[in-house]
Amino acid sequence: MSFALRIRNWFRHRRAIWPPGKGHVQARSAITLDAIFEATIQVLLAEGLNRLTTTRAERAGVSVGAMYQYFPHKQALLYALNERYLEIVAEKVEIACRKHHGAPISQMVDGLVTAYWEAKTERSDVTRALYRSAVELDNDALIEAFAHRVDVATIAMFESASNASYADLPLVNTTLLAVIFGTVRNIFERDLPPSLQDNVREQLAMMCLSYLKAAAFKH
Amino acid sequence: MSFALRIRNWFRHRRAIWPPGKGHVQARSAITLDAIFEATIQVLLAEGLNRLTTTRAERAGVSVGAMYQYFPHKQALLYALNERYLEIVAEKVEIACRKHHGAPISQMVDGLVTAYWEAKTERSDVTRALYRSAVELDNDALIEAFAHRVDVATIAMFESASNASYADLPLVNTTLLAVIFGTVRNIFERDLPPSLQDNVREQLAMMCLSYLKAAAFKH
DNA sequence: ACCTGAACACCGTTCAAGT
DNA sequence: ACCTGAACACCGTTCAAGT
Repeated sequence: MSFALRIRNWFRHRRAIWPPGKGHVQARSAITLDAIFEATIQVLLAEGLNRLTTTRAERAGVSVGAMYQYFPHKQALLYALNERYLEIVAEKVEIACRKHHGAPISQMVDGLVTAYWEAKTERSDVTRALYRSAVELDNDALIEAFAHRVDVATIAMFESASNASYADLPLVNTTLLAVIFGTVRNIFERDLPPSLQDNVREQLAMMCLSYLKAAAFKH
Repeated sequence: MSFALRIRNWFRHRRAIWPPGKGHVQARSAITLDAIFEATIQVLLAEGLNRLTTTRAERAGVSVGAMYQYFPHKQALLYALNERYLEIVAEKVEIACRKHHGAPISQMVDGLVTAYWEAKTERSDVTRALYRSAVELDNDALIEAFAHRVDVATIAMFESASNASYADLPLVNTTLLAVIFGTVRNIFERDLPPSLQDNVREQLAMMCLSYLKAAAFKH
């Protein structure tokens, strides 16, 4: 059974034992959950992944027992944190894709790279911390789900392009996303000086565009 | 003080206390070191990063004390393992770069992508395990050293191109490497089906080439 | 000059008791 | 329906003793 599924079952199990309450009790659990996420990010940023401990969580105001009421183990917490974060990034990319529907491919590529880049750069400390917090088991499933969601959005966008079409759009699109996701991660990992980062980002957009032009049947 | 430097000092400190011996005694330490690396990779592949424990190392025939004679802490072991691995990859890329000296850029790009890809794919289980074992502190320095070494090799290669030259080769080259390194990692992370992997690899080479063509002053 | 493994501090996880 | 924190098992690291 997959990791994501095991966690989902664990939640279901908990709800079966304690069916959801109402009003302030319900609110309390949401508050605790937010507090856990908040404390986790704080510790992650200030101390790093291997100093993310129960002791430090307690110092940050979250008791051990409370944590284990929401997550079956530490990995599940990190998994949920990544899921939450990727959700936000995916949504921003989807919005950008919808915005450029029917546009020429040059605008699409630019919009896509910009949206993804900005979603990652907005809180670059969090982005870097989460890149490093990669869950051991089933991290693949998380990445896969994210990649698929973005894939659907960008395919729909490129299909609507006013000035190009493709013999094998799925392949072209998969390549394009692998390149964008991968390159952005690489830049974060290398911690290049900001001005160079911007230049590389610009070159990346140019590179994607020249690829899309080379691979297209032009209209 | 950087992590790499601290480790180097630690080694120096040890040698000061026990200056290097000769013959079979010297050989013994080399054998132990290899045994440690071997055991580490075995456990990493079989059990994963967070089950890489001293207990399991002992079961694999390496005593705790022996490990701490060679590495000041667990992170240092993983650091050394990554360093060793990147050393091999860098050398393969350098060889490929020398081989395509003076060739047309299409052959250069193809040779570069192929060399890097094959170096990573040769033991894809090890590659994936090491991607995940990223050291907390100073992993950047490791990646940076590797990137710089490859950078020097590829710049030298592209400068010798028979059919193109560039206004800003350092930027073009940095972009190209970020794209290749990043995309390959992304493909490993996503664990795409092998046939699709090959297709993406092919598209990647094509993409790099179309970028280099677009960015060049042609001869 | 190097290896062994018991000892210790700390971390992940559980669970009885509380509200 | 949710929270607390002491208790326990296990892991990273040290160090006295061995060869």
